[in-house]
Amino acid sequence: MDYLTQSEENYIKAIYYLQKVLDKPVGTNDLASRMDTKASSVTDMVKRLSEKSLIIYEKYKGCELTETGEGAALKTIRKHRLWETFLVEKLNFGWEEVHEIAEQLEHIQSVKLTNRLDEFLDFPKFDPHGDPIPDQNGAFVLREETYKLIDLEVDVPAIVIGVADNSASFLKYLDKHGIQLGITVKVKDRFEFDHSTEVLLNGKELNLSAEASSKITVQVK
Amino acid sequence: MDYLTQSEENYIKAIYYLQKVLDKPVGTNDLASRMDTKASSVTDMVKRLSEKSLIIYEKYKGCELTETGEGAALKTIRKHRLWETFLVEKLNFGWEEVHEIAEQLEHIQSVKLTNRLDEFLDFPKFDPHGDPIPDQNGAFVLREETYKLIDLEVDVPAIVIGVADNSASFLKYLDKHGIQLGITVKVKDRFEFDHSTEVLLNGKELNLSAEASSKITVQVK
DNA sequence: ATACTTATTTAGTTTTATCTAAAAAATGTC
DNA sequence: GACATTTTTTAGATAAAACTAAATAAGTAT
Ligand SMILES: [Mn+2]
Ligand SMILES: [Mn+2]
Ligand SMILES: [Mn+2]
Ligand SMILES: [Mn+2]
Repeated sequence: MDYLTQSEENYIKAIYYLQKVLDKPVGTNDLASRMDTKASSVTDMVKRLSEKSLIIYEKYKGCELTETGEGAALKTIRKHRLWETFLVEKLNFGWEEVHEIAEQLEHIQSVKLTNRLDEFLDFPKFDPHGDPIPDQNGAFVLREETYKLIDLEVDVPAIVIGVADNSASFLKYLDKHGIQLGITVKVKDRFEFDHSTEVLLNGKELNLSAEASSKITVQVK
Repeated sequence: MDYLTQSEENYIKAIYYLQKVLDKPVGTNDLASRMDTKASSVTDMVKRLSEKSLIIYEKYKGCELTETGEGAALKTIRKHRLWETFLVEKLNFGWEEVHEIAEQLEHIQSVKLTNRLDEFLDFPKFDPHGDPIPDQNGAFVLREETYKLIDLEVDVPAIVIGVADNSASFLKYLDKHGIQLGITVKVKDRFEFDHSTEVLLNGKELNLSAEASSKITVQVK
């Protein structure tokens, strides 16, 4: 398998993501909107990726990753999340700053560098946003008993273990309200009319919009 | 000043290097051989760089960096050398392995990352090959009383402070013979017929070819 | 089944960065 | 100063990655 361009790596990552969100072959328009590009550009690229056996693509039917393609996706995701961890753990960046920078660092090729970085960070299992970091073989931890905060039962204590949105605006919003990975939350009440949730955290009550509570992942203790 | 492509950054670095080696405007062929590309490609690129006011270029007369261009070169060199230092100091790479990887890392854009890395490494003044690391403003240490080992007077003790060739083959050769930055060397004898040098280091005598001794920088104590 | 709408592909351009081959300018030699 | 050699530029092509506009296929509704 030869070298992938940055653009190819980005497409592969997007297909990997959409594949598990949509749970069916990834359409050209899905990819176009995810990649913030035009459908015609996507068609060009999927032909190339298919040529390289990274995806199975059939005209008008969308595409899905091959084994090779999935391996490539996991390699890039591994690098992305290791770099994010490095930036937060070693260089004291905030979790809202690192995604952008990691979008560039994830394309550095050296496998030895990736593995040394992994070791330097003590083989972290999760990145600063709670997402699992694949190991050298692409294996990663799958968590059990997880819910979105919006679905958590009332009065059941749970721990915040992840965020489903890595945008700086959302993460800064969480910072402002003292929500970070590892804290314990309990739903006190839920309001019918706007689907907002009253949660208890750090002894304080806080009202979270449906928008926010649907993007916070928790695990029941 | 807008964003530079990786290719543009690489050309600017090459021009910076050649400018001080040649000490006159950099010719198209000089650049072509340094960049391992064709003269016609260079002509295209220097037109673009000139358009962006990074260099002064006149047809048939070669080019030289503007203030802006020199600033860009120093920014890239700073990143390159900081990353090399990181790889050696923190990830235990050998000095012969890091140049290649840094060739990629030097193109990561975040200024904040560069400065945080600098801080994380404790503001190093030199990289693993003894080359000075420019600070945020492009300023760097200039050393005095330095010679190439091939020019060092007999029986004058000196310290190895740099290498003029970053190739893995040369650096591995130095490793093999116990030559590293910081060690003390003394020239015992010099042979007319092949210009080789007999040096004393770590109590042992060693014969170095003209090739090798011309690539080792030393400073008289 | 026909017609409308949406999704996708095709065709034709653009930009960057490269190449080869040929032309033109600069330089060196007698 | 004319001729030969070297250096550099121009012209024309190619490949990757984008775009716009137009054509075609698929899906949906009546
Ligand atoms: Mn990220
Ligand atoms: Mn992440
Ligand atoms: Mn280097
Ligand atoms: Mn170096």
